[in-house]
Amino acid sequence: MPELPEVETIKNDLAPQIVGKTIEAVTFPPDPRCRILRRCISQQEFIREIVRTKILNVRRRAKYLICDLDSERTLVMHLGMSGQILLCPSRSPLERYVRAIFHLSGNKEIRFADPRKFGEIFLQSTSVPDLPLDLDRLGPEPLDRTFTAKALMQTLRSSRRAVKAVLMDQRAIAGLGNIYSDESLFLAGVHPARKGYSLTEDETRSIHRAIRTVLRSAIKHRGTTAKDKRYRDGKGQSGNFQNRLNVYQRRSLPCPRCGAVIEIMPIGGRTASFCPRCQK
DNA sequence: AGTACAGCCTGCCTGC
DNA sequence: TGCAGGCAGGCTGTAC
Repeated sequence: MPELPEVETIKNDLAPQIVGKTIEAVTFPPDPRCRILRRCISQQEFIREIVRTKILNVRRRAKYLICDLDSERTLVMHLGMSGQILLCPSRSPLERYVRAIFHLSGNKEIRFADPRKFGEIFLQSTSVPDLPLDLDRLGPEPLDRTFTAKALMQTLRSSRRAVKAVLMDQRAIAGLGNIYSDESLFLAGVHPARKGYSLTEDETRSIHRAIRTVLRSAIKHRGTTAKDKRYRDGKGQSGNFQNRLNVYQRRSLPCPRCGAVIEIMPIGGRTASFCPRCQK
């Protein structure tokens, strides 16, 4: 499941290949239950808006991949649970689960493949964000200067929720999902079920530091290709961070630090993995 | 207002 | 071997 480090890796791989290219056409393989454009726009309308625009820049915000175009619209993609972005030569054999194809100048195609259909593509006004639940509602980027220990402390202190649920809330911090919230809390030595308001200043500082350490390391190792083997970087390769996971998907295995058995528990509708001895 | 949870979706794993 | 059922979890909308 692509979180911040995976989307960052895809962005870095993709940008040099597609910046400056023109979107010559967009096609959607037939699918009666296609939901990839679910924000009140038809495929025809989408195509009309985007065809013959040029990709000026590729960015990431939280888990969103954003293409700035030379028009009034910005192209935004979210990979959901199982989305992949494939850069392919034109007319090469189509992979399974391709939901949208952007035909670029220079005989290249961006293919958006997504078996589970949680992914989404939409256009946003470049000048005025037009939808209520959009990118402007996201919390700070955890690797930005604006994300300080003090800011995190304020967020956590005012919350009655489990700290893991807060870390996964995109309005609190942008870009963390199940993998990196688990790994950050392990590194910080904090139990995922602890209530936000119960955390000490030192614990909050540890969490802040751990988030940044874990994310930087995951980007350096090109993201996590977990057990479902679905994530691929912008070159079609697996990531490497799965070899460095301490707790995520390591239920019943020994903690790499103390040897205790890794446990799981449901938190915020997700499965939290943690070491019962290292995380207090 | 803040929090919790169902729903969307399909491949894969487990147990019978 | 085959099938049913549960699990995985991104985000949104709704209910409390």
